[in-house]
Amino acid sequence: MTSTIGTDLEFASALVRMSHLVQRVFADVSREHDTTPQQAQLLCLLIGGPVGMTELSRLVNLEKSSLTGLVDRVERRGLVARVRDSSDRRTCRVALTPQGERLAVDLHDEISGRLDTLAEALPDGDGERLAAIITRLLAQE
Amino acid sequence: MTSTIGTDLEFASALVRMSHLVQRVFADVSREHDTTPQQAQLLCLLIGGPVGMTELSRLVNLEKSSLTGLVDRVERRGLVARVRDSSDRRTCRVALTPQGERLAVDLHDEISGRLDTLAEALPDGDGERLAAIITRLLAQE
DNA sequence: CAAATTAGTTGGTAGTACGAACCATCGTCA
DNA sequence: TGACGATGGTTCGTACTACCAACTAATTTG
Repeated sequence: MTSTIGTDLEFASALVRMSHLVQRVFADVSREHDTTPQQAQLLCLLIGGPVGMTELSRLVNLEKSSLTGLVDRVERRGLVARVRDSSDRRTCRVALTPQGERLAVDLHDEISGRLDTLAEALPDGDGERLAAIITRLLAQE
Repeated sequence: MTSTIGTDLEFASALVRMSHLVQRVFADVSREHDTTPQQAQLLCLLIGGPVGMTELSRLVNLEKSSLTGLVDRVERRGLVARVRDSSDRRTCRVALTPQGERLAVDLHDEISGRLDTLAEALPDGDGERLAAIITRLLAQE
């Protein structure tokens, strides 16, 4: 069928291994920047702008109580700050500090870079095709 | 430059979100079977047969010392056993117990099932195409 | 205004992960 | 044969991750 040396992985298996690969890139890059994958993920999510705790916990798929600790640790490192909102005094939006912003962008660029490098080695058009299919896949959510 | 036509995600972004999706499936299914994603991953890896600690640590991308603890916990639950080898008394191969085997297969089937379900909703041939591209991607390792 | 809801934190417990130091065994080679 | 380096795993100490139940404070609703 397809001209790979062996046989193609089954669909589920392919997805799992791919995920494993992405996780490893995350782990490697995080470590090189002296942080953890979880903290890196958090920082990258905040690049788009401050986010509230509840919304954040949905984005990273964590219980709110788990998130509190994660944000605590990242805040202790001076990478984010809890910004209180005057309109609703319960909420606090988590925002990157300048230092956190730099780190977040570095992490994001490095991770994207490594993944894109993988795409470059693919046959022409495969990268776009892959992204397109995944986009359709995620649309089912 | 990379003209992501319409709403297609960029390559790296697509991979990261895909990974996130897989992780969530793993987390959900693991929880439903009263275990953790890490332990589930370990169990599934052992379906093919017993594996030594060093080889295992390579497969799950963990330090050997971390793996010792993980195997300890899974062994305490009676799901695996450390089988000592007579030819080399240093090594121990980690093997599934009957109970562990059942759980491992259940986890594997359920996870594969959910991921395959996603594929079914895709346009014809997209699933195979995705698996094929990922297979090529992983071949670069 | 009281009751129900929402946003986030606290405290307790178990699990995850690392590095450095360590023990035992194996293979080698002098 | 016996010292020695390499290999396979474990132990220890530390920090982080993650959950649940219970909680406080502020908001919304009846």
